[in-house]
Amino acid sequence: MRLVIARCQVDYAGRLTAHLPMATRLIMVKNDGSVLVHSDGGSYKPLNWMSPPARLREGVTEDGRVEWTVHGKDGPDGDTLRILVDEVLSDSSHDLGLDPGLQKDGVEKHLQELLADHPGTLAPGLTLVRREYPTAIGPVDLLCRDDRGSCVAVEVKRRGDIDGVEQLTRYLELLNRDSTLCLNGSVRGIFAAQEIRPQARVLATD
Amino acid sequence: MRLVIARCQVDYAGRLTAHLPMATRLIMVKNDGSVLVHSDGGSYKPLNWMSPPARLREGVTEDGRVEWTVHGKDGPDGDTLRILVDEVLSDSSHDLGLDPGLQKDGVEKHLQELLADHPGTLAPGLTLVRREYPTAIGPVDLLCRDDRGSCVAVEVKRRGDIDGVEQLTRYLELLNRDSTLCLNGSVRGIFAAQEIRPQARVLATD
DNA sequence: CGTGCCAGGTGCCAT
DNA sequence: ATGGCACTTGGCACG
Repeated sequence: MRLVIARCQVDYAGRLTAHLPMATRLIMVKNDGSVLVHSDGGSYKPLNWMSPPARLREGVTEDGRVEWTVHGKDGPDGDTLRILVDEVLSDSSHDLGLDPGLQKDGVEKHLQELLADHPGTLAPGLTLVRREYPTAIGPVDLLCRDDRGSCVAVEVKRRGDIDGVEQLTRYLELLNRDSTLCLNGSVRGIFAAQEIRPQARVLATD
Repeated sequence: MRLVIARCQVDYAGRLTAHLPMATRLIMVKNDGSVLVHSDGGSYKPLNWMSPPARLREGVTEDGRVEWTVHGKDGPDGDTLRILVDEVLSDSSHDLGLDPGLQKDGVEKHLQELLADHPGTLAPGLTLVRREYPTAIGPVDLLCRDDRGSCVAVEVKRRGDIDGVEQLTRYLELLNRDSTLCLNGSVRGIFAAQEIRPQARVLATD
């Protein structure tokens, strides 16, 4: 990994065009060729960047100024990052080696497993039929059966949003066309989330 | 901005928990206290991070090892990043100053403006009623009227995807309940995108 | 300030 | 490869 602190001006041309006026910034060049331009604030997103695979070429403009050109996977025809380097304040390289990678826990999958083990917490008498029940338009998170034998589709979300309700609605529509599932009345839906936005709740009671 | 290259192990606890085994990485500490942990690959997203405002405290564990603790906006009760620093290979600070900021061009808004100026390109005889027409469930990108006086709702997307079609369907359903808009027949919908995915096309012809 | 929605989204896993 | 979908999504604009 190469770290460069430099006064620079950056221009990106690709799916959109973006321009950064001359200022002092950090330019990070990773081993896979990807380039990140960071300022001293904002969030984790760089001001400008080039995703891997990418290739950096150090050149000089007609009037003798240092210019770095970064091309994306499509080469010179695709996305291009043009960095006009006015003054280099620091330039260092470091061998980091491969990263063993990240281990996550507590995302939706985990929540889904928890609910799969205890479907009764969603509604009394609910039992699990199958997790990730496959349909033509994607898997239903949990397919259950209530105490009267009716099918219940459960959509699990960490954040309950409008599109989550729609996802569930989409499944319900499809499942209700499947006569083998509607034996004991129509398929109901349960929207399970850690946090449900009010708008989503409104739509859900439709 | 402070840049540290170090062998470290990172643990995040917040909305989820995440663990990074011991390895050599870049730790970027920005002026606003935010911390980014980068490996030498992947894309612009850090392996772990803490969003601003944040505060870093350099401490020592019981058994004498160096441990950095980063707390988020909620202080010690909120998100926490724990960095166990095994060996510092490089540690430098740089004054970058304020960044003048990014100028973008060519995203959806631009596309929407273009279509708003030339609604006729969507369908012959189409005229614009209003851009960002407000409804209870969000603004319709473009509300138009065709040559027969019927209302036409237009949803503009850079990439035509399933949820875009659903967004439009949602609007159409709502608009068709509004009798003042259905004077000359029901409200039609047009899905305008630079690129339309086949699945979305299938759903759209429903 | 919440709420909705876009993003050069990125990443993960399925067919 | 392509599609569907979550994400510590982040970020912005508007009511």
